[in-house]
Amino acid sequence: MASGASTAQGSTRPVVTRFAPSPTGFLHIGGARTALFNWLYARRLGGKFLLRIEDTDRARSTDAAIEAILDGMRWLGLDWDGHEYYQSQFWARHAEVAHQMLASGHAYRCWMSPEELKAQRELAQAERRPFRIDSPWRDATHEGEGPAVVRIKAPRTGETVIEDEVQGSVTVQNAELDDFILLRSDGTPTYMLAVVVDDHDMGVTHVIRGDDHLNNAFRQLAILRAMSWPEPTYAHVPLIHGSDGAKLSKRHGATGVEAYRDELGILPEALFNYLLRLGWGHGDREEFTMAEAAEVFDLSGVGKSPSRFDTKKLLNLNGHYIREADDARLAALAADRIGPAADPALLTKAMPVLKTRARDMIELADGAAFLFKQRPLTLTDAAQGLLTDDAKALLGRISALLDPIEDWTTDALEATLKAYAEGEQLGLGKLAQPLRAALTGQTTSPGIFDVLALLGKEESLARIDAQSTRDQVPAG
RNA sequence: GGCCCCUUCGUCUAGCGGUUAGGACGCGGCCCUCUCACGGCUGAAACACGGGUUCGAUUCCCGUAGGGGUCACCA
Repeated sequence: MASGASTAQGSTRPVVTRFAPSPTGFLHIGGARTALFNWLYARRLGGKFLLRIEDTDRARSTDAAIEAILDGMRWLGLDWDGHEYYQSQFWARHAEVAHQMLASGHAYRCWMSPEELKAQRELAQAERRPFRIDSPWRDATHEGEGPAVVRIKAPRTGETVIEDEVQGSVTVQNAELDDFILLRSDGTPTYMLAVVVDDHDMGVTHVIRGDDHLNNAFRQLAILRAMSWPEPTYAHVPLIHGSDGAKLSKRHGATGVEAYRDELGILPEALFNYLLRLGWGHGDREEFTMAEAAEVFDLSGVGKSPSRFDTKKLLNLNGHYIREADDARLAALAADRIGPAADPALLTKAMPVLKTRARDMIELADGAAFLFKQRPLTLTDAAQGLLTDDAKALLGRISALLDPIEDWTTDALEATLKAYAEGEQLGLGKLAQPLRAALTGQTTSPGIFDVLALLGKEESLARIDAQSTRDQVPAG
């Protein structure tokens, strides 16, 4: 084979990668990882990472989808070089290439009707042999009637080999390939043509994309060779599967990365790290910042088998990053979820004791909610259950005990309450739990002394008194 | 079904002829402890199967089984 399987690149050619999503939905998890790998590869080699919106299918492309994709990428920190490209802007160029192929005998016009195609397909099925387009126009010398599609005149003998950076050497018999369509009957280009022309024109050197495109690569190579264009290096990354082992799709829950952000409360650095490690390994190392990943990422570390998406692990990672995140940043994020009642300053102050208790921003916001509750608090059933008559009486005594305290700090409160518990021969739990119920309306919260300190003296005593029997006359 | 690809704990992975098969998530236990978490320690848990090659296979080759992808005037 002439140019052969080898996709040898001049090592001096600067690396150019690209992410080419079709704007028919959101930025899916799989797409995000593909973008991530392309981004990483370009950054690692000091190359360029381009973004091209594949809006060839006008009917299914929407502006909202484009915005969602750009938004998702920005959120993940995947910045692209230059402006984004829109495939639909290059239609004239695509058609030009198709006509060049027509002129050079690498393509032909085909007037086959849908009925003829259908008949061929059914015949093949009836004879139980694989279906492959066999157009009578491939070698025709006359013109047909009406609008025609332009088909590639694909090689029918020999084989094509791709040296894939991830999949290794992959061979396909050319007889397996069909004369696919380059230009539709309305003159618009198909994806197969457009992607090759655009990648070439944009100078793309490395095509890193989902495994589902591996078969397409052979067809695209046919165009490349017909045009005598340089062949890019291919890297087909295994797909991400849902927990059931099938290709990830809408039915697996969250659809786009923005859903992970908005509905699951995931931090971008957590999703970044999770996606990075899904299908790629670097020894035993689990944690990478974007900068670190951009230094060590390599295609050889990408596995060949599909991996399953595991929300539990994502959540665990997210919790880890929440604990590492800046308090003011988390406070702002939590405040957005809590609403107008939230006080960012107080949240920031509370964050150190809040963030060890949350794996996502929803849990974080929930955990902080007690700070901003209005009196009288609504107690959960479990909290209400803690407030027995004895407990209420105890709360009354605690209120009296705390009332004179001027130094309303965690340490001072702890010293006072522990001394009291000891004096009363009470376990700290006997005292802390009713207090927690009165102060937060819940049975779980940060440490009780922190809760008191955070709430402040006035609010704390008011909440305690609301649940105590201090001022009530005992019955009888 | 044709073609292509894949196969190490439940999951993500390390391993690139000789290891007590390592790490992480999840799960169990213990410690810490005012609740819930965090944290620390610890336990159970894998080389799909069958043939080769080799002194020796998780590792190399070939089958089998299982899984995935793809077969449009979609991208």
